[in-house]
Amino acid sequence: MTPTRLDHDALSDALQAAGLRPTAQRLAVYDQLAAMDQHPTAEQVFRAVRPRLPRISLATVYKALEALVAVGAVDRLGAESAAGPARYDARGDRHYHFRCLRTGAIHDLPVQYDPKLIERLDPALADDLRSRGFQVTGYRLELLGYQDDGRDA
Amino acid sequence: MTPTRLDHDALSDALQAAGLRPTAQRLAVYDQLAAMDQHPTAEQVFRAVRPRLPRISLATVYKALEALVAVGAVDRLGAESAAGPARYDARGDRHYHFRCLRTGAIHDLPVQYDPKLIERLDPALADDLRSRGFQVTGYRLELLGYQDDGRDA
DNA sequence: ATCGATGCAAAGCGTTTGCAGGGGT
DNA sequence: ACCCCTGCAAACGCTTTGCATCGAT
Repeated sequence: MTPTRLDHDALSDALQAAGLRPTAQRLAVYDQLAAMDQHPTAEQVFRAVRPRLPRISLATVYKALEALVAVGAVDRLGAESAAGPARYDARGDRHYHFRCLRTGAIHDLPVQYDPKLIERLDPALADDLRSRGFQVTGYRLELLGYQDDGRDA
Repeated sequence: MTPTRLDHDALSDALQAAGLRPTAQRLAVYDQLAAMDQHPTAEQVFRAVRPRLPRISLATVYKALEALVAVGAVDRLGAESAAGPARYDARGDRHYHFRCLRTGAIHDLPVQYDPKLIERLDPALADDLRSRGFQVTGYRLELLGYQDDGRDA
């Protein structure tokens, strides 16, 4: 389940290819995110990188995450329950998630990603949508439910 | 694709069964939501019910939607892109969504819902998760992409 | 008479933005 | 020298909350 993690060179290249600079903050935010097993919130990433970069600000973490999302190194998972923060995923390979409706915590599922799942659901769907002006770029599948108390929140 | 819509009696019963009163505001919010073909934001519902209930407040719409979600008459679809409002769905039968990553608009997909999709993906998954302390209550499948400009936003 | 629901205003929270200063190329 | 990025603080948008009043039982 550990996703393919980009090393600094690969990530730097990806950032530069998008006209963005591979700053220490961006690399550190990515490293930290990739090292955390849960999918953390921006705040959690902020607290986790602070020891390495004591002067980093929360706003910079947000901006760094935005840059990483822009180059496709990170996925942003919007909050489901209201008033909850978004979660971030240093995605390597694509995968599915389980989402706890109480805490908002997100876990990876130990199931292989199926690139043809939509096609399998309905072979005509993508074409159908395209002809109606919708461009499909991907899909997201989440299990919803609750996890026992006491664990990671 | 038109979902089974609850009439006032059924909705009133559902609310009362949960210890909630079937107020005019709640019924109107539900009716309005069910009558809208897109999945609107709370603000959009608010503006749409105003003609019928000129004195209703946005806070009451939020509270009404919360009550409707609590009794299972409405689904709340969290914002995907940041800084966007949540959308609400007067769900009848379960279905899948297409989500526009630019505008946040959500459309129903003309595909039948598959209750056994997860089981089909991996028959052992649900049991596996259960044994690890995760209780699965459902799943959500969304196509992601972009819709041409000019339409409903 | 009770008890929940409403409507208003204000607070709350996560996130973004404006801007002066700093650092890499 | 340039331009992007940072960090701070303030603003922002969406949602919730506190509270007095209202309305239905």
